[in-house]
Amino acid sequence: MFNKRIKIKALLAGDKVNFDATVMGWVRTFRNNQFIALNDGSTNNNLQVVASLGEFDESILKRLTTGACIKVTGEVIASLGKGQKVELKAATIEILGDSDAEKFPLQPKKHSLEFLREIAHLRFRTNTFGAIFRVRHSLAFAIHKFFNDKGFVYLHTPIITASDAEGAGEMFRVTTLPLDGSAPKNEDGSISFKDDFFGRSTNLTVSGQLEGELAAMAFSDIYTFGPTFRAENSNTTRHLAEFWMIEPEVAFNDLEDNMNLAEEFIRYIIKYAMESNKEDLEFLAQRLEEEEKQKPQVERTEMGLLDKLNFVVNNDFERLTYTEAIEILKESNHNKKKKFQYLIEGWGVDLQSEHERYLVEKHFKKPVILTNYPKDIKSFYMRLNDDGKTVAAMDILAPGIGEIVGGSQREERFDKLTQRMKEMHIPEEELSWYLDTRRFGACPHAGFGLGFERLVQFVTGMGNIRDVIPFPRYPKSAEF
RNA sequence: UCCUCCUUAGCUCAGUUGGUUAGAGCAUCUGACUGUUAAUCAGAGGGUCUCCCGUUCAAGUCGGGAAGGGGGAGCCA
Repeated sequence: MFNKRIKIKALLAGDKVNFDATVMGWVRTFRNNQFIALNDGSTNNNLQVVASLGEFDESILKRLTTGACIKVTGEVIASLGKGQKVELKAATIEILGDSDAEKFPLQPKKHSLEFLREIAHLRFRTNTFGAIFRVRHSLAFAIHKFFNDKGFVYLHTPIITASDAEGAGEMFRVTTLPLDGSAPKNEDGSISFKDDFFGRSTNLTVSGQLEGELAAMAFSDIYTFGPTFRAENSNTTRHLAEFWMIEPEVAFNDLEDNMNLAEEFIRYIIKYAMESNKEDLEFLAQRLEEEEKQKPQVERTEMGLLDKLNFVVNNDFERLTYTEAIEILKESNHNKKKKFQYLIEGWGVDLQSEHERYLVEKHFKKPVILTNYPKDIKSFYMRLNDDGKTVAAMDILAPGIGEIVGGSQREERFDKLTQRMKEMHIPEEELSWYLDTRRFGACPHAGFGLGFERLVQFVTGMGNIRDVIPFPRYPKSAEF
């Protein structure tokens, strides 16, 4: 019987009226003792259910509280009021689940994002979070569709890993050893992992890239899309301890191919979401616009959310080298007037957030791809350029978010790679399996990592990354 | 981890130079009204002023500490 229900999205989309239908959902508001705004999560829009005066017992009407779950059967008719095309004239109303209005935390009023974060288990039932997580879903689906259509193999890389050589960040330890101090010790007093579950020290993965490279040396084109973990004590609006990352790895690609792929990819999934979640994005755009109005004029962004997304879909990203970026920053009035907290003086230092923001938001006013960074500030696996000073790396910087993609052409030359590993004190034995790709049939290849939540932030316009993942994990927070 | 701001009703916030019974809007409850769009109108209930210590005749208000939260920075995706 539950299968007979029609989803509110389908009901509102159809032009048909004067037919019987059954809907189920959660009450958002009950106005005038007569009008129920009902939402079932299929769309941001509510269905107006009309419980005509005198036709329902007081005992039922009293239970139509915000948050209650109900089943309604009735006739779909052209709305007698303004504000919606159709409405459902209720014949029967069944309460599936009561919601005590005095205790239910969500009220028919505006709530702060901070408050909703404290009740993350209920925030799906708000307009804002409904829209965010429908968009998140569409983006995830579009990612698979994009790569599938291009013939990529979706590779499941391990979540538990023994490799700690990648150096992407602090790791969460995985162990079954007792924590009460009774764990077996080595002669030097350090903990012996010989009797641990895996017989060695293991962690949660920080990246699937190295394993991804192994598969790319067989399938040519692969991608990963899964959770990754960083135990960094980061307390910012763009870091999580558990986040999802997309990592394509492609054989026979150089840095330029890599940039082309990343750009095409980002455009494709944004476009997909704009087509599939028009109403959600319009709602989020309006929400953002109202939020912007609260800010002082100087802090407001020039473009609305939809304009920004359209702009990204229709315009090429700006591409320049690290060296060119340093020149622009050094010669900028901002630098000369000493408005940067960290002044740009010479070549070789890593860019600070303020510099990236200046390039993206002030100078170019569009997404920027920076390439060929100094080797000393980048990872060991990035391909050394002919100048001997820089590597074939690329970072994509997005307005308002900063770094959204980090990628590179990989060092496929065995000697050069092991040389870099020596310089950075990475023991060869630990990555012997990785080096086999360079020993047997090595080929030029490239790939990148894209932080999924940062992308969702960019598309939804949400300022805090904790609001674009259902149950965020960050320092001192793992509730729900 | 560092810098900075904040913590008063269910939520969002006022609260004067320290002063006696701590306020508003929304929400909730009760009633009225009935084609409403976060309905409207009237009334009611609702407080360990985050916690601990101190200064003072007297602390929501001043000082110290702790916890939690926001924003920024670093690390990065």
